[in-house]
Amino acid sequence: MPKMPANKAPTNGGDTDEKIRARNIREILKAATEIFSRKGFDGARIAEIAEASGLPKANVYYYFSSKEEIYRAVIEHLIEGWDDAFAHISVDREPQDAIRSYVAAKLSYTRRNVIESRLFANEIIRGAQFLSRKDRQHMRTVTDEKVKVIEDWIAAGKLRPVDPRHLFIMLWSATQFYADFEPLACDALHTTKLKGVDYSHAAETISETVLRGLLPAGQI
Amino acid sequence: MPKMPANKAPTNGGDTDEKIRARNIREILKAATEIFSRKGFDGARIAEIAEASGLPKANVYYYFSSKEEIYRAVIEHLIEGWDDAFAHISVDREPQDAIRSYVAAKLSYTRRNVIESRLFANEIIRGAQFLSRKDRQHMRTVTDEKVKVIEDWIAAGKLRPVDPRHLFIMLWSATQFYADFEPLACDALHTTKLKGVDYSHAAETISETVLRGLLPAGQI
DNA sequence: TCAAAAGCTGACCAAAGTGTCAACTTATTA
DNA sequence: TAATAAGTTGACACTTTGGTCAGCTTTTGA
Repeated sequence: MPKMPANKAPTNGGDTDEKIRARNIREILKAATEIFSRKGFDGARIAEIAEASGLPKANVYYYFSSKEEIYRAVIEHLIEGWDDAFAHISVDREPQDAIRSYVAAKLSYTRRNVIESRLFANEIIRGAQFLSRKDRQHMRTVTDEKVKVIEDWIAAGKLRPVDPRHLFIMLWSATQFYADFEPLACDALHTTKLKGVDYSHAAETISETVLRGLLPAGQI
Repeated sequence: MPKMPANKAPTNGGDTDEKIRARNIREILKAATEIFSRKGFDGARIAEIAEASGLPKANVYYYFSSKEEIYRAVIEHLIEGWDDAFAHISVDREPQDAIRSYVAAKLSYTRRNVIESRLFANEIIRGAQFLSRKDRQHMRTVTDEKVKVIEDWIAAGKLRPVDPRHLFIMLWSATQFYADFEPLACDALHTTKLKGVDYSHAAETISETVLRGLLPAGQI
């Protein structure tokens, strides 16, 4: 019963061996992400995931032994984008540029990954039960690191005093909002679908408002 | 088959008639809110709602004809708090006080109604399918009204130019965050449970940052 | 007091969903 | 090319769950 061997291709160096397995798993996870995001863990039906990935249900069970295993695998991918936007927050940059870049990057990521973003939000709302201890630790570490950067900026007089953690929550929640709460955002903005312009305005409003509040007087 | 008559007590003026019905319905909705909030629409089991409300399942079905009907009834209550915090935003107040009060009120409401807040978020993420047209229209109207207030303030020179709609999104998302994404917020704030202090700091950070960015130079 | 209305409930279904399996086909390797 | 491993799948077993119902008890009103 050769299920999910962790090793790569057995003997030859090619990818013919792994090709089928890799492609099917990829296809299953892609479909699963979409469906979990739309319906949540309980709402998602394996039959639907199977259909969406073009495989019969029994074949899905050939690669994953349970619904939970699929969900875990999907969730694991979600943290990957966490660091990217945060990378813009670094001591050697001017806070002004850094925060603008951060907001822009986060919004852009959010926009390009609406499905994942929503699934992530869903998972957190449900209590983050399937987020591994390691992943949560990682997020905490990265946040702590960036909190230090803000504190340094404040100490250097480049930023007015502010609680860095609540500041991050402000930025994170505002950028996250547009993807997760799209229907509400659309209602508020009098549109039927969020467009590039909306995201631009969002980025501008968020970074300008926050920056004008944080930079020493007359710096913007 | 006397199910859910809309009329009140039949003949006598007392409340003995309605007491049983009213109490049971209240108990069912209370339990349902809790469970829908934790598990989502699909994840919630009627048997569990029944147990949590201390009634046998069949009795729940005596009052509600389907799971969807219970969900709808629960969702209906959710909009009620929408206006309350917004009421603080009125032209005849100084923007400074108004926005501070708004943020404080919203956070306080959020804190006191974590379950409902989370359920509301869940519903929106899922596409707001069960939010009635009327409710959405109502939210839009209220928002529009408050957008006008902000615009008036800007025109009067009491506020720097800002897109009022994105501003509201900023405020709304930031305040909402603490309840909906509690696990994440806890991680970020290095605590295991959000306390009153955390909400105070949140309120202060949000309103001060935003206000310093929005008020004309030197007004704060 | 008594009939009708309201409320209650155990037992039961039909539908849907997760997960299994034995038999089959395709790919790999020596 | 033959034996073995990997991949495929229809059919099925088993469980859960939304929802029903017939008959019961309690409340109400005259």
